[in-house]
Amino acid sequence: MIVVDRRSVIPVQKQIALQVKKEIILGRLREGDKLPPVRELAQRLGVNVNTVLRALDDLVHEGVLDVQHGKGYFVSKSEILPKELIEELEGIAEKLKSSGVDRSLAMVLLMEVWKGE
Amino acid sequence: MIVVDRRSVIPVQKQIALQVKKEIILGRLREGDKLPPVRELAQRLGVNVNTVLRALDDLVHEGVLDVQHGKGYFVSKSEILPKELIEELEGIAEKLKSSGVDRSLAMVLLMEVWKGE
DNA sequence: ACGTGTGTTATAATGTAGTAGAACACTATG
DNA sequence: CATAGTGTTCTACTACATTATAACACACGT
Repeated sequence: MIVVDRRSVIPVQKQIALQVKKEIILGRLREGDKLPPVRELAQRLGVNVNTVLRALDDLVHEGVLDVQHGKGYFVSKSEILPKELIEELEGIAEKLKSSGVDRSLAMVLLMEVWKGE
Repeated sequence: MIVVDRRSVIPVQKQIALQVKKEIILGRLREGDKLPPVRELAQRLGVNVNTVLRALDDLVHEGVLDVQHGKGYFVSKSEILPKELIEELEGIAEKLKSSGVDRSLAMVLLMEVWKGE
């Protein structure tokens, strides 16, 4: 499920791109799957077509999606994340919340711990 | 250590605010500690004074910092996160990286798993 | 050949983060 | 009272994400 948060500091364009990647890595979108038409996506998300377009173009450049003029956007490759990892992440999210850490602070902590790349 | 990433989609202003909170929650900045002068911070981070100012003002409104005109900004409250939680987070960060997940995708996964709030 | 569904491109307008520079105001010290 | 160190406010400017709107181009079934 793709949703954009208008209050977020993260540009809508980037949110869309990341969420599509997320759907793929979670196995909800699989190799060869066709994405909804850009106009439909735009309407569903309440954004302009151009915004959707730029988001998807980024993913094409990354090699995540394939685009065929007149046909649509397709998932070009998909690597699914192990379920255990997701569950582990859920566990730590709960613990962080219990410690009074909010969403954005949790992200900064994750960045802090990321190191490299 | 506070650093701003100019390439990030997250506004510098927000980055600074979040990083100060991070330093506090990690126990590197403690209750009553004085922050460096805004001009010094601005220079160190390579940003404008106004940007630092707006970041710190946000934290004052949140009750994280205290400001005294002519004196400086001070940490008003500090709750330190348990070390085990940080280590756990480091562990999962490693696993995600091994699975080919990059920083921003990791953040989206964390959001996906966050739910509520 | 046409129509419908799709992606593509272009341009102008708006809103907001960030910069730059300057002036102002409070605090402490001698 | 003077000075240095601090935070505060204001205005103008720039860069960029997003919107709005329209026209264009390709694919496919009839």
